[in-house]
Amino acid sequence: MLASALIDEDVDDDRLDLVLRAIADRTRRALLARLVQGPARVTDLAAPFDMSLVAVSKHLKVLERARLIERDIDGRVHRCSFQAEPLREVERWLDHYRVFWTDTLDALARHVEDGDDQTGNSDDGKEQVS
Amino acid sequence: MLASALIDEDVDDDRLDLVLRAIADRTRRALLARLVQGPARVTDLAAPFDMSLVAVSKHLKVLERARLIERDIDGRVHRCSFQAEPLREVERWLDHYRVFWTDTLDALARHVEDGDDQTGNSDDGKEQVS
DNA sequence: CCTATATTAAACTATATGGTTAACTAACGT
DNA sequence: ACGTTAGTTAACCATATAGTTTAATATAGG
Repeated sequence: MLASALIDEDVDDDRLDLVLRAIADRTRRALLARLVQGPARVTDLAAPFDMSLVAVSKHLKVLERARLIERDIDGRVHRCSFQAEPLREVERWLDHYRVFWTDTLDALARHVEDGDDQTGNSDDGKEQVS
Repeated sequence: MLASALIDEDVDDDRLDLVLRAIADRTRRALLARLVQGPARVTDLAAPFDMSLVAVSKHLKVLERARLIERDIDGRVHRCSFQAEPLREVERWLDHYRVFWTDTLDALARHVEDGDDQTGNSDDGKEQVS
């Protein structure tokens, strides 16, 4: 087991940049929404959109670089399938903030005191509760 | 109570674009990480970064437009505070995908069959399980 | 072999992004 | 009143993004 797995080395900014930028576009989010229902060919994925096939192809490449889709090439057909794994990185990032809307004020205060801290700037005495 | 609250009207793409693009930059994520520890002035927020105050000021404006921070102007000092609310929209979006890494395969199959469906393209018989 | 199909590659355009420096505005301390 | 501090605005630059149209590539099917 790697040290990084034990240390919870927070998040990988490079990956997070890739994934967040990938999902920060509504066309690509729509593509993912379609793909969770099952793999599809590029042409079929492009069909519902009011843009060229080439444009969609590029969006797919962005998703692919972020590893949000995988491509299975079969002859001339590229079959794309959804890969959820990179979203776990987003989830992990959100973990640091979820406490601000799920927990009680009490838990929040505990959280802030806990050195659950990404910056090393541990405590300057100004906790924020609201 | 509004209808939209009952219908789970999925997600607001405009807001999601704003928020996701805001957090898709590591500098802005670092700013948020700093701000969860408590409000801070623009100058202090900028200090740790190897870039001009102006650059940080612009990043803060992006975060502000996404409503991830609020600004309390007191004289010439702008005090910024973290606002978690917009991240709930991201959380809500992730809800559609979380099932792919948290649940059992069984639950996943149920999910796909459920018409928990963003596209209206309900079922073409090709479910994806891995 | 020929032609249609599936997809990417290339070249281009327009706009957005992330950064800079310089100038400006406003408020503070003395 | 004066200089300093806090912050934004303006103008600019380089690169990235999202789209286009026109080729190019490769496979499939008569």
